[in-house]
Order: sequence, then structure tokens, then C-alpha cells
Amino acid sequence: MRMSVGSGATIKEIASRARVSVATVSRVLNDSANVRPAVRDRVLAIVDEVGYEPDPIARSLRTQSTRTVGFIVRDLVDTVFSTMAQGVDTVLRQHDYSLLLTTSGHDPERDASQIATLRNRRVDGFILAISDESNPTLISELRKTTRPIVWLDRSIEGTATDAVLTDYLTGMRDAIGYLTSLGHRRIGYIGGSLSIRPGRDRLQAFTRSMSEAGLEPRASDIQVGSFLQDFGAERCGQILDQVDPPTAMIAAGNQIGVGVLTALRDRGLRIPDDLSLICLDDVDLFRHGNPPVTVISRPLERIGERAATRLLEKIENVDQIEHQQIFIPTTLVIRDSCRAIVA
Amino acid sequence: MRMSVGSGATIKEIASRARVSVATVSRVLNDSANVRPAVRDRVLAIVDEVGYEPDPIARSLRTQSTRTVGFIVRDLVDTVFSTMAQGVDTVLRQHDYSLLLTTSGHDPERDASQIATLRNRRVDGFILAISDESNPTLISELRKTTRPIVWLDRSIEGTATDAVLTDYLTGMRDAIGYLTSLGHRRIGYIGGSLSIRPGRDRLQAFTRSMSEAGLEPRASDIQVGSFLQDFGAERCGQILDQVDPPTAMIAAGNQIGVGVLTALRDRGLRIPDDLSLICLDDVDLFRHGNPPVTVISRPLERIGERAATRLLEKIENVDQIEHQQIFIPTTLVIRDSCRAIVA
DNA sequence: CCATATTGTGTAATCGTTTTCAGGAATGAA
DNA sequence: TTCATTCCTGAAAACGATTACACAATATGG
Repeated sequence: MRMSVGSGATIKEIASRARVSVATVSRVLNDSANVRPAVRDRVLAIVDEVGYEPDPIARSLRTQSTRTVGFIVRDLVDTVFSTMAQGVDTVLRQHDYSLLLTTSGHDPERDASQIATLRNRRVDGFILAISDESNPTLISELRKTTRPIVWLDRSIEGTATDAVLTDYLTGMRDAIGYLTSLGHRRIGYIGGSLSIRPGRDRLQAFTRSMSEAGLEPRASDIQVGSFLQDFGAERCGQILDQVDPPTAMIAAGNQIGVGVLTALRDRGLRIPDDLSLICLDDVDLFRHGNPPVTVISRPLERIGERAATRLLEKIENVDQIEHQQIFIPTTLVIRDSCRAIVA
Repeated sequence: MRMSVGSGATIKEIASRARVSVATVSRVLNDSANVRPAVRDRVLAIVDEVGYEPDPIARSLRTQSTRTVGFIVRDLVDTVFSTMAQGVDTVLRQHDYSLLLTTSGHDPERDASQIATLRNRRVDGFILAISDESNPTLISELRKTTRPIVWLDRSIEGTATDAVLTDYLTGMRDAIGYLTSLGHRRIGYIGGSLSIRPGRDRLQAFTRSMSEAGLEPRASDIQVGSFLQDFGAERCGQILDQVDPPTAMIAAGNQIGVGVLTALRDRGLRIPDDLSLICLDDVDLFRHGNPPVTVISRPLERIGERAATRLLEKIENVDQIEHQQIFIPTTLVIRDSCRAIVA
């Protein structure tokens, strides 16, 4: 019973039709070694005629390579991740690799189990944008693979890793500079969990930018803990409920930003009149919202592409041992969500 | 040289350690046939101790099944598709299947070539949400596979197919009803390309709903052709530039809706004061925008889940020959983007 | 107690490739 | 002509599982 894939032909059939051995066919197809031009042409002609395509499964079994990359993201519904995935797909496709995509939810256990799954599936490499880098199960799971890993806005403490990271400082500094130039002194900050690198990096970028601007934020103006919408909404309320709330706010996460927006709407507060707002990541809601909101932006698709490119480099260059951390700068895109304060 | 995957052990090592043949180990692992309980336990103990996991590649080669599903979407950046992908992932994960995800851009040629790629990769089935169903290259490419296919908001004319489709009529009828109840008589419509099923279905739902409401739309109020933002913006302008433009508009595509929003903003028109707007698909921008826009909504994630479930049914039940078309109803979610007309 | 089912197990073929090894043909040098 | 290279090719051994087949051991029935 022949499989109806491609022509369904196997290398054996090609070989017999071309009156050569399977070894020769294989050599022609991997254009390796020396094979007489006449023979090569004969084989190629048959291959073409029959429409033969080698079975990648059989090939994988023999070569221990699947031309497949595993990509784990927290959540595909979040535009940030799906846009990165788009970038990854673009690059992989160009290099005849396939994308095995899966999600970890917000569950650290699933991070580990998904890695196990992908490892078991023999992916040639991993791109990881998972939920919690510090989970010990995860770490031990990772040790079981020798395949290259590229972290996406993540990294493991204390270990040399390949990673594509975001330089939040560039955009954050501009954001704070912009706000202070408008006269703001009290700037609130809502950020995600610190158990994950962007949570830490963004907070650090914020505090550093503030102190560079000569500002010392109040502890109560800084709220961190989760990237979720509800968290953003709740903590936004908390910050604004103070007797003398900040005049500006930074929502360091696109979901958080959504939460802030709904919190403001619930209280009947308007942007920028009642609060100046800067969000992170240039998603539709911010770009096309009313008013369009000023954001710290980064090239999400490009970031995905960069990670994929780097991973392929490592896969195809096994002897490449050194690790690279690639930093993608952020930029401030000014729109209409901040207003000047009259002193 | 042992691969460092799982324990790196092969079935042979387990067999020799357990003093049985590989056949017996295989039998235990596929809990098939009769194997003496004592032996079974002994084998399982060793498997456990060693942490042995069968190599899925070898298994695939023999069984001709990869426990892998291919999913082609037009564009991962579009929330509609990435949300569906999330649903697909959820179901596949629960059944130990993996997701091979790829995009076709808006390019019909790529539709076909991606199918070829997935077919070559021996996926067990396809979920297709591609760019153009009528492309002949695509059709002939599809004929080359015997693996089950589930269409997602798509279908091939004239052929019996499995598909998860959207019943746009339910939501559209409510939308038109709602608008007429507000006093609107002139309702514009901007829709996507008719070379793809949702383009046709949505338009049909619109014209039918209109006539049910006793309304006959002007030809110039109906613009169809592309799902892209720019198209939405341009045609929105075109419709509004008429001497007596409609008072309400339906944007039958989320990107189109974005385009409409920007077009309105560019002309300084306000929603709902200057135009009542109903969009399709409940994305962040519409849900949390200002004002929040009334939408015809469908459960995107659920739709993805449904497609995956159906596909797995067909995969694991090869003898299941009949085709199913599953219709997911749409609902109207009323928000603040429509206002009453005073006659 | 013998013939016959039933159970449990191992041997070996198979899936479709790549690649090692060995050997024959062709080439070049002396 | 002879010998050493170099070039080309094929046979066969992997890769790591599943499974058809054969056969021994045990159970069943008269």
C-alpha cells in the first residue's frame, strides 16, 4: 500500500527505474560526493518525472535532525507573542524549517512539560518565551537537551545563554524625559511579575530613568506583580485612589495597559486630561484608540525573526560555542495620551 | 553515540535490561496483546527507572502517523487567526498531538506551497484558514493528500468537505435589526474579498438581513474587495464622500474596522455622533476602545477548538467517511458606537 | 490423558533514508 | 605495460521503533 504523499514513490523505486543503487540516488539528492554527470542527470530526470520527494521521517531517523524548531509562548492570544511568532515563521520558512508552536499558559509546570514534549519530538532547537524562568523543574528539564536554545525576552540567571532581549532603557528614558518635559513629576508605574525577565528589566529601566531625571518615585506609585489585565485595572485604581495621585502613569505591559484603560473608563477619567498615560508595545488598541496612546515600542516581528535567525545559526554551526545576547532597542512613539502640566 | 533525549535509551537497552525481547517491550508500551503481568511490571519498572521514552521518529516511520497537525493561517499578526490557533493548540495538547503552524501571507501561491510542505512533513491532518480557496494549484495540491482536512471559515465549492463555518446571519440580522430600531435606513457595508468564503457569506448575510428588514441598500453603499486595513479606510472615505452618505456602517472584518476607525479620525468624524458603526469580531481595539464599539462577535478560540476536535475525530476514525459542516453562530454585542436617528 | 485452543514470547522483516566500506573502472605516471 | 591514484558505484549496516509469524508453554474439553 503506497502512501499518497508526493508521488508516493520511495528511493528504491527511483533507484530501480534509473538502474542505479539507492546509494547513488541519495548521493544525487544530497548533491554530495562524486557522481558521473550522465548518471546524475538520469536520476534527476526520473525524480522529476515521478515527482519523488524523500521522506523526511526516514531522513530524520537516520540523520537525527528534524528541521523543526520548537517555540513556546505564554499565550497566543496576546498580540505580542503572536506577532513574534509571525517573525519566527517567516525566517524558518525561508530556511525550510518548520515551526512547532505551543503555549504554556501562565503555568510554570506547563513550561517544563512543553519543553519535554518538544525535546521528545526531537526538535532541532528551541525558542523560549515562557512564563517563569526560575522554575527548578524547568531548569532540570532543560539540562536534558543538548539542542540549542534561544531565549526571547527571557534568560536564565547565572548561566551563559543565547537570548534576544529588549533594551527597555532607551524607550523608557525617552518616556520619562518626555513626561518631565511636559511638567510631570509624579509618575506611576504598573508592571508585571518580577519572576520573569521583562518584569525586572522594565522596572529597573523605570527606576533608573526616574533617578536620571532627578525624580524619586514614591513606593506607593509603583505596583508590580502580574502582566494580566485585571491586575493592571486593580492597581491602577489603587494608585489613583491615593489622596494625591500621580499625574502620569506608565503601563509596562500591553495587557496591563488595557486594564488601565478600562479602570480609567470605569471611573470616568479621561486621557490625557485626567491622567497622562504611556503604554508598552504598539498594539492596535493603542495605535488606533481614541485618543491614540503614546507607547514605548519595539519591533516585535523583527524580534521574532532575530531569534529564529540566531537559532538557525547555532543549529547549523554546531561548533559555535559562544553565546550571544542581542539587545533590541525600544523607541518612544509620541501620540495624544499625555498632556502638559501647568505648574 | 547516544542522543541525549530523555534518557537517550533505546528500546533495545530496555529489552536487555529487562531480559525480554524488544517485541515484548513494545507490547508493554502499547499495552497491547497479552503479556504476563510479572513481565509487564518488570519492564515498566525498568522503563521508569531509566526514564525511557520511545523515539517518535522511529515510531512514525513504522506507523505512518506523526501525531502532528498542520495549521495554515493567512497571518498570525491578525488576532482572529492567532486566537483560533490558541484554541487549536489547547485541544491538540490535550490529545498529545503537536501543532505545525505556518502562514500563507496573502499569497495564494503560498497557500499551495505550504500545503505541499505540510504534506511532505507527513502531518496527520490539516486545518486550513488560507487566503484563496479557488486557486487551482491549491486544489490540485490538495488532491495529493489522503489525510483529513478541516476547513476553518473556508470551503471548496462543489466538494463535500469538513468545515467549521461561521453563521454570520444570526449576528448580522441582529445588527441590522438593532440599527433599524435606532432609526437607520441607509446602512453602508465594507467587506473583504469575495474569493474567500467569509467574504461571500458576510455579504450575503448583510444583503439578506437588509431585505428582511425591508431595506434595499444602494450599490454605492456596498464596498467589497479586500480584508486589509487600507482598503477599509479608503472605501470608508469613498462611501462617506457621497452627497448623502449613510448614517450607519458595517465593517465586516476586523482589519477593515481598524481602517474605518482611522478614516473617520482623519476626517474628524466622531462615533457615534457622525456615524453609527458596527464591526466584526470582538478584538481588543473594539472592546476597549473609546467609545467601545458594538460588534458582531463569535467565539474565536472555541472555533479553533472545534476545528481541532473534529479533525482528531477524523484522524482517529479513519473509516468515518461522511463530512460535517459545523456552523458557529454569531451574536451582537451592543456597546456605544451606534446612536438613534431622529427622523 | 490426549487433542486442541489459548497465551506469552522471541526472531526477523519492515518502514525509507544515509553512509561506511570495499571494490571496479578509469586515469596518470613511469 | 604496470602500478598507484582518483573517481564512481553498489551492498549492506545503521537509525529505533512496530508487528507478522512461528513456536513453546499452558489451559481447556472430551
